[in-house]
Amino acid sequence: MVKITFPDKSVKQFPERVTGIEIAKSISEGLARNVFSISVNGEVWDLSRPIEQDAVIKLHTWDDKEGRAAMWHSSAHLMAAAIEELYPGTKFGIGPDIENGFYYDIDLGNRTLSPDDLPGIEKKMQEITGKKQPFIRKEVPKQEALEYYKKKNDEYKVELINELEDGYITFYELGDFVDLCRGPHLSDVSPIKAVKLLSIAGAYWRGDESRKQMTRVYGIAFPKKKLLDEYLEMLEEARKRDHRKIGREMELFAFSQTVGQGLPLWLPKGAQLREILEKFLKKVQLKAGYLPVITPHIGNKNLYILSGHYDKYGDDSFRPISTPSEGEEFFLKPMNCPHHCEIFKTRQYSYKELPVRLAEFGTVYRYEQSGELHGLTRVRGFTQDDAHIFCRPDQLKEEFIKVIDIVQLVYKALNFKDYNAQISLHDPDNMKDYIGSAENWEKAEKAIIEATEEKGLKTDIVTGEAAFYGPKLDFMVKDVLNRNWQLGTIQVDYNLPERFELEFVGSDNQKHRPVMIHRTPFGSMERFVAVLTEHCAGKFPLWLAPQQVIILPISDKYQKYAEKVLNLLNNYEIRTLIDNRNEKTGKKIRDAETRKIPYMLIVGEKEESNDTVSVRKHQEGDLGSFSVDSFAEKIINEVKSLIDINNL
RNA sequence: GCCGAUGUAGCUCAGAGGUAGAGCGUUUCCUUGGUAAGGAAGAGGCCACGGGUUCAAUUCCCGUCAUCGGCUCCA
Repeated sequence: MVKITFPDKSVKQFPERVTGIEIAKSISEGLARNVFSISVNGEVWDLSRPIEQDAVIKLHTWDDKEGRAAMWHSSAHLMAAAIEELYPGTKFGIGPDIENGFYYDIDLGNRTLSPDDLPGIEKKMQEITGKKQPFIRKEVPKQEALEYYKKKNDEYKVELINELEDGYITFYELGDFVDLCRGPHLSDVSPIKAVKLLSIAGAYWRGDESRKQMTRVYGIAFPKKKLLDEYLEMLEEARKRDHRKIGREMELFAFSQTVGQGLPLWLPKGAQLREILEKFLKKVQLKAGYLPVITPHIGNKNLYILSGHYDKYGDDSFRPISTPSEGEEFFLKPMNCPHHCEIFKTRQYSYKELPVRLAEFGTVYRYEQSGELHGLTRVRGFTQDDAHIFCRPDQLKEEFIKVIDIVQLVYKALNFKDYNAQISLHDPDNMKDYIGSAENWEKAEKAIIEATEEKGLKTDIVTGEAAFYGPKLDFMVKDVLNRNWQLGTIQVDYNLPERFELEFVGSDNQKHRPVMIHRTPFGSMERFVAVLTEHCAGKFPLWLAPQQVIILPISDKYQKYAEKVLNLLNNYEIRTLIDNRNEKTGKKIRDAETRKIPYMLIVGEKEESNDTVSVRKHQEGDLGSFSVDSFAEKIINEVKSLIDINNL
């Protein structure tokens, strides 16, 4: 007998070599039908694998990450089986489950796959699921596995097997389709009730640009048709919130082929929105002791040779600009820090004066590969809400905490609740890739980790992801399509102070080297506005809405009165427009609703004679009659309740 | 940059080897209206750009550019 401990700590006895599915059945048949995998002492297993010793277990259903992973991983095999049947001779790379579904990288030889082929593959997959074929786990000696794939001419699998250490390789069989795989899998394919193949893309073998590009097929699967329908609806909703679409509809920004790709043009309404955000952050930063500075858009090549960026990125940046007679070379600035270092150097600082926090909304230009450009989230010219903090090493942690405070305040004001802080640390085995001493790195990383702990941030720690000059903390936010975007970032830099020979005078009257922190709470105005737009689906909070109020006269007889109301609201600095088109009120309301304008003021005979406005709120409807002053007061109070700039 | 797809009016999209269409928007006129679409008429297109095949190309083929989905990259 073996002792099986359940998640609720209860313990039951089972015969030796009991399997997950048998345990599930002992609880109920219904559970057994819905369980997809099992954790045995923390390791995820197939349901059919015998448990030989006492174990702590957890059964995974669709509601668990591990359950979904088993379903999707099995679906990837199922898809591969279908593809092999339809396109014999296809070679297979890897086919894992991912956050939302699965993919398989395949090599079809000379054949190409088009989206029109996907329904055929889906159909074949359904045929196979109808047969209720089981997944059979097999252990095969490495040599035998190699021979199998060599005979199949599948160099990808051969490469994978060669890298495995184990003498025995696990395989899974699904009908005639055999695949190298660690597992775990569903017991059989029947729980895969609904499948949708979503897209085809190219992907380099093993993510290496220099190697062969394979065809990657993405898909997703569900245990119920209804869940698939819901998922497809969610994708549709996400498309509606896409900032590129909303940006065009709401006239926030545009691109012009004539100006150049990846170079956003901020339209009046978008510029309005961005300016409010900038003013807001400037105010916060002023209170937090930042000193605004302004630097030019270009810098001499020598500046970047000094900073080290020329060496590292010179070949991948925009070509230099040169002066006609002297032949001096300038670069568009790809970051603001070298300029700020030079500002720091204009005078001498005492240790008592640190930290010095230089802030600038600096526009920078970076050459991004054409395939990388994406709406406002990935562009070639953008404005960072940048600042560089020059501090003493002993101030590092405290400064980190202060920056985190600002970031949290900003995100809270904009209603971002779901973000993650990613701490990127150096890889201690590859010290040669980094600048600075191991001791400094460890100190800085400790300061970051402690700061995040004190602020109670949700964090992911990734080793080896640090920049070459220092560890960093990135704030990651997901867009509507579940793509992760880095917004704010806080980075420690030991490199630039060294290269620029920055110094301050210590209490010992000796020169010391400051530490530098790069930080931007928004990241870039472009990316932030993009993510914010998707976050609120274009329904910006009242204080940010480019257009806060629209006045809708019932007919042009009330045009004069509408103008009077407009002037009164303008005095309160409430952003107001009049819709004086020759249209019926219903039409004007409908249009104002689709334009997502927070408040509509309907004015006609009644309002004119009483000196009032009829207020209608976006998506909520009629709020009744207000005097213009009391309406203005309502708006001002509402903005204050959302964000009180004077009280930050 | 790489793989694949796409490119027709301001926007969303239909179309076909014989010189182009809808809805929304826009303009003008009629209508002067009360909480999500009043009516009529008009304007608007080098069918992304450059080559080729053809009597004829916006349509077929090739190339370029841009956009989209990924991959790689991201100071």
